[in-house]
Amino acid sequence: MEKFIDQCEDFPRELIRWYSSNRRNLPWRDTNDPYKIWLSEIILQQTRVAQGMDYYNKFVSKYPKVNDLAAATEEEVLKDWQGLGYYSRARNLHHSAKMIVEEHSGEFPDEYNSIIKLKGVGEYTAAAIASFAFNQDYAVLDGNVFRLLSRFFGIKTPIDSTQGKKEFSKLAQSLVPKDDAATYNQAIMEFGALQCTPVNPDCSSCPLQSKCFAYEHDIIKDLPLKEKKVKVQDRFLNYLIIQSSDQLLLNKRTQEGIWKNLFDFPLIESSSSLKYLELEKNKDFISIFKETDFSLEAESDERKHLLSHRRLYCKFYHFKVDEFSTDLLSKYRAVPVSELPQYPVPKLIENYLGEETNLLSLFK
DNA sequence: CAACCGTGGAT
DNA sequence: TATCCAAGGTT
Repeated sequence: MEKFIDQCEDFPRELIRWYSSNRRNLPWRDTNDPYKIWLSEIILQQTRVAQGMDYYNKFVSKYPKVNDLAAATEEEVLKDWQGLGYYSRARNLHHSAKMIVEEHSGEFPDEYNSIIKLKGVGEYTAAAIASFAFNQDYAVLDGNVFRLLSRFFGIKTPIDSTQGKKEFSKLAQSLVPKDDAATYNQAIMEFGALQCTPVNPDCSSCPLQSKCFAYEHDIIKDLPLKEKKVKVQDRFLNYLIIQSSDQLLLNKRTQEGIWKNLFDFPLIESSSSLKYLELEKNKDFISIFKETDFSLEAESDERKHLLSHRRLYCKFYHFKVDEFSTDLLSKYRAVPVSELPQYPVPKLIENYLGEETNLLSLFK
């Protein structure tokens, strides 16, 4: 790190100075409660402040203490998390709340090495909690910090490589001012979020401009470097909404993977977009309706739903049956339409159910 | 350790 | 419309 010494000199102080006059007032900055800081950090993982704000307020008000969260059911917590995505965060949050109650007597762990043992808490989040709540000297290394360090010091090691993690981590830690990690960590992240943004950073007003390597060499837009890029796969989902009188069948997604422990409908996945006449020949379709008279009531257009790593093409089919077979009831849960809103569902399902015209056939 | 895990805003 | 990617973590 010797080659950076000249640049390092005023770096932390400059950031803290900038922070003192440019910081946003965010609710999780008004507290030293490690529980609330933890909540905010989990919510904000890979999530913008604007998107997470309402969820943070809801969780703090509904679950003011860690015991309240631990006392809830996972299903309730998932329902509260609905729409925020990355649902393992909610499952881990709930799991860790119970850990804290059972293994720490409800007292939030106050040391980095204990904090990082919580499920869903990795190096970044442990450093954030340890520094914000307990002012311990751990450097946070998130996307903002990677970007700022990469540009300011001109580091071209890919930030998503093992080497990059080591290199940036060492540099980040060397920059943390002793006894002021809390303020400094907030400052460097806020600077990345507001000033040194991924696209169109405001270099013209940047207090670090004169010492910024990337600005000097006009490579701001090239840094930070990443080596991996996600390939997006297409998936084709055919949802069967099967109704008997005022009830329909829900599927709890208990398997590992996307939307685990959320609910959706009986699902037939296909390798391409299917017409109904093709769907009808599908082995799983036949298996679902064997020995059951059914009638197709309605069919949606194909709807596209985008995930970070998938393009989903979804169709919904409404069916009516006289009664659910015991076979169906062993695989699915019969739920009165009126009770649908209490089940946690993926955004895709929430969107569909939210369009009332899609529900008309359920009441015919 | 590469792949997986959501959603929404910006460009 | 397509792509990027945001206060990452787990397997």
